[in-house]
Amino acid sequence: MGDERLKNLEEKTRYDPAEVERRIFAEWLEGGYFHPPAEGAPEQNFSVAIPPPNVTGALHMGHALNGSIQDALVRMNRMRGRNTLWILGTDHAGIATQAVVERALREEGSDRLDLGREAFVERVWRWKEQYGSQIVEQYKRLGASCDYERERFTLDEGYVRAVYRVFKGLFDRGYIYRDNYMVNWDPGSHSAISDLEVENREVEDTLYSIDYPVEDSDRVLTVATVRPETMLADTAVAVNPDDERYADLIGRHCVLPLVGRRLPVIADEHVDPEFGTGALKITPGHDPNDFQIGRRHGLEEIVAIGPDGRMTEAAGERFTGLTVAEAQTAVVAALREEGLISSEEPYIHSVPFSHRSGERIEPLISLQWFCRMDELARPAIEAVERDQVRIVPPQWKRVYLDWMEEIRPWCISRQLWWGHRIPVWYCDSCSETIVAEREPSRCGACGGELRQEEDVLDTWFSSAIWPFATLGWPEETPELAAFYPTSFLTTAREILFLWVARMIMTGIEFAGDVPFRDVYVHAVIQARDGRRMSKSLGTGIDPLDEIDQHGADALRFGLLAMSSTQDVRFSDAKVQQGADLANKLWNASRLILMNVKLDQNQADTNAPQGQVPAAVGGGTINPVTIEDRWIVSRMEATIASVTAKLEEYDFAHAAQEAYSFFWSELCDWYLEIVKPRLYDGEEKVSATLLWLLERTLALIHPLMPFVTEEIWSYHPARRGHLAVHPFPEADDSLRDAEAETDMNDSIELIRRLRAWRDLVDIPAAAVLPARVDGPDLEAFVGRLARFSFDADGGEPVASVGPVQVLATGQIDGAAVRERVEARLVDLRSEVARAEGKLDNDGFVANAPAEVVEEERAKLERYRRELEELSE
RNA sequence: GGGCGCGUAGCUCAGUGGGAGAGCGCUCGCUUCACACGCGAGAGGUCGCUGGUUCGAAACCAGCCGCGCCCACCA
Repeated sequence: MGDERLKNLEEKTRYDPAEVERRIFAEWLEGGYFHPPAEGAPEQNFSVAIPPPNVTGALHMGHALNGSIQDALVRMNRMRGRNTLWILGTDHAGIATQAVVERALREEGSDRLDLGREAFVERVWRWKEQYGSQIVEQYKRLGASCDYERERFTLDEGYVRAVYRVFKGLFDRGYIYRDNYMVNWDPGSHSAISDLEVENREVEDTLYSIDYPVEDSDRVLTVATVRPETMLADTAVAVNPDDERYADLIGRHCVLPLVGRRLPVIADEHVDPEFGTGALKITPGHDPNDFQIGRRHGLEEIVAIGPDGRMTEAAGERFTGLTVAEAQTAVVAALREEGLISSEEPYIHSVPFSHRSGERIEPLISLQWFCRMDELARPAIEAVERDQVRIVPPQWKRVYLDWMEEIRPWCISRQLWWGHRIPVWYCDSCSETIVAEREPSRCGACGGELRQEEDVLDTWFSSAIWPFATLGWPEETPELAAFYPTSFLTTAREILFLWVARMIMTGIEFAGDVPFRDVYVHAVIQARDGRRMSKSLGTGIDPLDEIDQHGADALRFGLLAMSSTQDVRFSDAKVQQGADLANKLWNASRLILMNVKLDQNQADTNAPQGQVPAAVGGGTINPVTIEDRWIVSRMEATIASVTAKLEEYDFAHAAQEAYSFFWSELCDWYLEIVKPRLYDGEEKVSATLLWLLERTLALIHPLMPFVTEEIWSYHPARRGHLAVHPFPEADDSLRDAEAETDMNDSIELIRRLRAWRDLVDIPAAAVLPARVDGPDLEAFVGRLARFSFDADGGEPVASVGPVQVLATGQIDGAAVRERVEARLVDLRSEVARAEGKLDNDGFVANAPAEVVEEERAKLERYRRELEELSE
């Protein structure tokens, strides 16, 4: 070790992540470790496609958790020597990005219509080059070992080709079609959106009851509505066919107030006779239910509300041009004047809102492109049923299947400019429609001019092909051959349908296989108070702030440790625990690295690259002392357990177990026990410590890559970066049950001795004379508990297990008696409990033999101690 | 309306048939030559409620109370 490095080690008593992280990350990039060759087969390789963040996005806590999970598995598999690719890129995010640029234009006093489509799109590209993809840099702060040389974008040239290929493929198979149909119109983004982008919220409205006079009669039909303005587009009144009250009216007509239109009274099962008066106004143009009823009965579809949210001419002269809200006020006023409103009541119901813009959805009939999903869904259902795609935790499998079985057509067109313009061309001369992957020059039928469809595709249409489009599909690239299907996907459950299900469908249909083997649905990290983390609520916690304050390793450890199958609140304590762990790793390593003494020949031996040296210099570990046998055994047990936890996506327990092995067993016990041997320059313990350090650093590296890499740079066995060092494999031959039992006994005794001292108020530094009754104890027992066991003479004043404490002036007799009394009370109650249990015939007869045996042994132990103390 | 999940120490969460756990916080004692972001010792819980199954229930079953999320076209 160079003098300067040694000096650094000696002087830095605190680990400083800020100083280390950027430097280490640059080293990894320079090493090219994250950029694998496109070689080998997907079964042997390991690959992950990152859920592409929006170009407009900034790293939020969901990304940070998702990234920590992926990086843990990616790093573990890379260390295992698998050819590992973590592909990243960004999503063009149609609505969100267009909105950002439109806002900028507004600030300049302009808008997209001023610019025109071409100039606007160019402007968005410029914005993207300048401000987009900052999130990619933020992933680097987290330490994410993505292949930054293979970054993709859903609108890059190759990707657009893939999207068009898929569109045409689906069109040719008859799945994609154009239809005049009711859609969710988002007045905020001036576009149709899909069912999945709609969220229902509880809203209090007024429920108006309106009397519709029956033609040639003095009767009225009273209908109820929360949207009286839609009456202007009513084309029928419906009643339940079995409703006797209205049986005679079916086939007759009402007269629509304010308008005068004749409305047929029709019978439809959908109407609930129990609700209100049992009569329902039908507005096929502006209500999804009424639309269905209208189509069943061949009703006229009147459009009284336009895409701009204003009343059309069809609403009648008095209302044309009013906004929906103004029209509602006007209609209610007019009806009141005519005395046709029979009641008004507050009414709480759920109303659809746009997930994108937050505005209330306006159901409208419009000409849109749809994709039929049922046939695509069938093999995707089977793949999950048969666990070709395994969803964990398993309850999400049912959720996925239920949704897929009820799947409905997907509205894929959006009235935006930013996105994949739909690859359809219309010929105005001969009304031919051409679907093509590349722009055709002229109409094939008549040679006329062609005009491309104005609409773009839903953003999720392009995301749906992410796992194979990013690998170069439809070209037969080496990447596709080496890395598809990918190994696993991790995601929040909110995009299970929006994204995951669609990837499975397109993967099977176009890439010939499922896109990933496992889907891990991770928890949602909530704000500290249990509310949803959101920018608008002001409840967001910025992962970059956390990294600045505590380091990326601390945040990663904290997020993994707080992750769970259920949603959890963000825990500052867990992040702090990670920061403390990083510091403890640094300091325990300092202790080892500054004090080890190595045989020069051993230290210089070249360990073979690509395999874990069983000890420094490639020798074997041959632990002899009880503490060495114990810690080595515990090390291997921990490696086996942590590895298994990571493989089954149980990150919280993996982190917890690695933490407690290192902190409690390695630091609190083993290091304290072997300090004298280490300071003495014993080579054997040096070798063992370096071996333990190497295995511990490698085991923790996938969770906390920076601090472990930094420490590794000081390790004498280092031949290259830890990021590509072999991941430890548990060696069962080093497990040692006897040593574990013996050490547990010693530890237990030390604890009891310390507790005894504390309770009888012995000064912390005092060494007490004692005698041991029975076989010799391990030497470290006396040292760690501060007892001297070789004392001659002196009267025993108390006994703790086999240790008889001898009288000295420091011991307060009264305190000892008090302590003994307290212990006697405990023991009597334990004995009573055990006796009660063993006296229960049912217990002895039915409980497993070893449980009964254990209980007998306990009773025996307690009775013996009780006797000793009572003497 | 249907589905999923949660209610365990002051806080955040583990535990899922055999004597209640972790981290943080709290109390007491330690400037012990890796670390005070540390070391040692403690206090603290009728495991939401009520019934049931069992020799034995925090865990399994039923009901109830409270909370959250997802799906669903009842005006």
